[in-house]
Amino acid sequence: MAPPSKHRRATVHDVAAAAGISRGTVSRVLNGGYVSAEARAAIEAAIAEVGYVPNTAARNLVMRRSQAVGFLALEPHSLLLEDPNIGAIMLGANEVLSVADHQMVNLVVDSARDTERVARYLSGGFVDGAIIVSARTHDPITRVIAELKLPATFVGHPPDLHRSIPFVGIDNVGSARAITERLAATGRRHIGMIAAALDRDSGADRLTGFRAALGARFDPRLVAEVPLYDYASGVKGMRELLEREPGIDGVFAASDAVAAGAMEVLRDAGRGVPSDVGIVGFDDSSWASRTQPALSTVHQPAREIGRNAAELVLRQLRDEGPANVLLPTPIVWRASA
Amino acid sequence: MAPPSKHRRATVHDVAAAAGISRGTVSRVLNGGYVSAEARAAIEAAIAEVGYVPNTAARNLVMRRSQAVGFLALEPHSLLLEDPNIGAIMLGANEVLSVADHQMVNLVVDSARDTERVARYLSGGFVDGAIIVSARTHDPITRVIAELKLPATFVGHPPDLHRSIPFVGIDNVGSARAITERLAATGRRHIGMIAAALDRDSGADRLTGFRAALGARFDPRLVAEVPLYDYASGVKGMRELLEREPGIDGVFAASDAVAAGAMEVLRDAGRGVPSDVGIVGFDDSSWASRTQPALSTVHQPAREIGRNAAELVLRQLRDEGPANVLLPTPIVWRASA
DNA sequence: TTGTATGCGTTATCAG
DNA sequence: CTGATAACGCATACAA
Repeated sequence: MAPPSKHRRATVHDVAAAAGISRGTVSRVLNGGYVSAEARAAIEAAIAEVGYVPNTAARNLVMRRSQAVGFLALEPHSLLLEDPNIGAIMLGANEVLSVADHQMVNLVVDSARDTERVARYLSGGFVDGAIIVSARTHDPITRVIAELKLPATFVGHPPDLHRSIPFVGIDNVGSARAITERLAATGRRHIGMIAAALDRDSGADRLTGFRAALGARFDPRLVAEVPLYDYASGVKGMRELLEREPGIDGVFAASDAVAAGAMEVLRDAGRGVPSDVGIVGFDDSSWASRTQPALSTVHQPAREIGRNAAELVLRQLRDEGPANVLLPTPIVWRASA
Repeated sequence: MAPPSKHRRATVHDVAAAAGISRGTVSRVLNGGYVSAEARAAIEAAIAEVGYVPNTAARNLVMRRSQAVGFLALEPHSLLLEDPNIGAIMLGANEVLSVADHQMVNLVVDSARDTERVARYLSGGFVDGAIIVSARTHDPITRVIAELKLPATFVGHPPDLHRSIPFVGIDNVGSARAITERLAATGRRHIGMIAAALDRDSGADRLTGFRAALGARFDPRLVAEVPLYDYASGVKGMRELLEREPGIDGVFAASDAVAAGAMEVLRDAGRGVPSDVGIVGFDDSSWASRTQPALSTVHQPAREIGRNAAELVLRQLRDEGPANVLLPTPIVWRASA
């Protein structure tokens, strides 16, 4: 009996041969099954001898499940790098998937080529389910997942097109409204907003909430639209606001990073925070405690969101009916307003 | 001919049946092969009809390659969330893997349970290779990879134990020495260092370079040791330094994030930067341009590192001999020193 | 308890 | 050009 050729990994077949026992029995000791002590001993020795390591991929083919779920963030990459939220969501999801003995595989989609390849990967049987953050309704990946009926969960706003896929998120409208009202209650007269990512539901919703809070006092001239939830956008937006209304004394930034950028501009302009202008953010990310003064903001329970998202795909894997979940977002009042 | 049962996905077999042609021919139209126009048309119609989507996992089993490579960062998670470098490395790696039509799968290892599961995943045939950032020599995952002879690349310092695995990195010693010398050249008398992550090669090497630059003027009292490359550590380290030597007028922070934390402390303490104390960092991350004044630092070509790491595993996949690569790290002199 | 045979969904080989 | 048939590495129902 010739040894396995140089670059071939040992298989069940090999250990069976080495132990002088059938493959079926080998499989039985690997998983749980009735097998005599002697047979078990012989096989375990053989396993060590030939250096056997099971091929999970082959096992999955017959088992028809991969014990893996994909995690993908459909964001511009700059944000993927900067946003601490998505990292926390990821970790939260991994936590629950891990105890359920599922492998979380993180897929980055950063180009059209990526999109196509990831779609293939998702439909190729490598994952049992998927968690998608920041889905856009017309995203090809979202479409593929829906068509495949792959168990999935959206985090963020529910894309209207795919009612069948549950989501976990927060009430962006309500939260934005609440913190804006809180800001207004400090007696500010000219409250503006740096509205980011209006092409995304979260961004649009936050603006909606802001507008609702101000009611008749809402002044469209006082909202600066910026593309991303990041620091640079905050700088840009605050400059714009200051130029349009030098008397501005309150601002709601669409994210903490945006707020941090805005505060930088205010400091350069010699405005005191919160003495001259009160500012509030959104996310309660690490940015919030890093600013000077510390930022008042909306707490976004990122880790919990991740956990719930994972839980939701596991439910579907167990054929339990999925249910959407909306997590609470307490206001964290610090010193910036 | 009964339709495939409710929750079974259509297979090659099904489309063959639907088209009234053999499976072999179906496979040929899927991949490239000689097949008549009529047969092709019939099969394509059948594919659409039954909603066939290829099972890549099954294909990989017979092909003996997964067209996927794992990417794992063995970092404390706080860092994974904060360090923009690793994100950039990831994106760089994905770039080259993507054009090579390989799927990059990001694995997070965040607990002992994760470690074991990821090791199984890696050895289970799900990936053809792996990129490991911040490997520690005694990490179980590193060991598994070495034993499996899985084509891999380390990014960072080469773990001495596994000479067979190539690495891509930068010259931490040289870079640290260079920027410290540059700082000293501005006439500073009492130069300290906030040394982070000394348990990692990069951290230890930066301290070595710092020491080398100062030579006889090196004063061990002026190095504050902190655990991580993050903002909070910078705060802690700078406080320590200020207490030990109020006359300190220069500091080399082990990373930009650390430098940012340190600058915060200096500002609170009423010290001018760079008038009273000059400060330099490491990484040239987004932190560097965000500080006030902008940070002088060592540019770390994160994206290039990622690209090279990917290239290195692809080389091994093609059976080309691997070669380590050390990337240049230009000094970027801004306003903080 | 153990061995045998069959199937998971593809690709590949080799006659027709 | 096309159709059987044999792998790929593993699990499992069934028979022994």
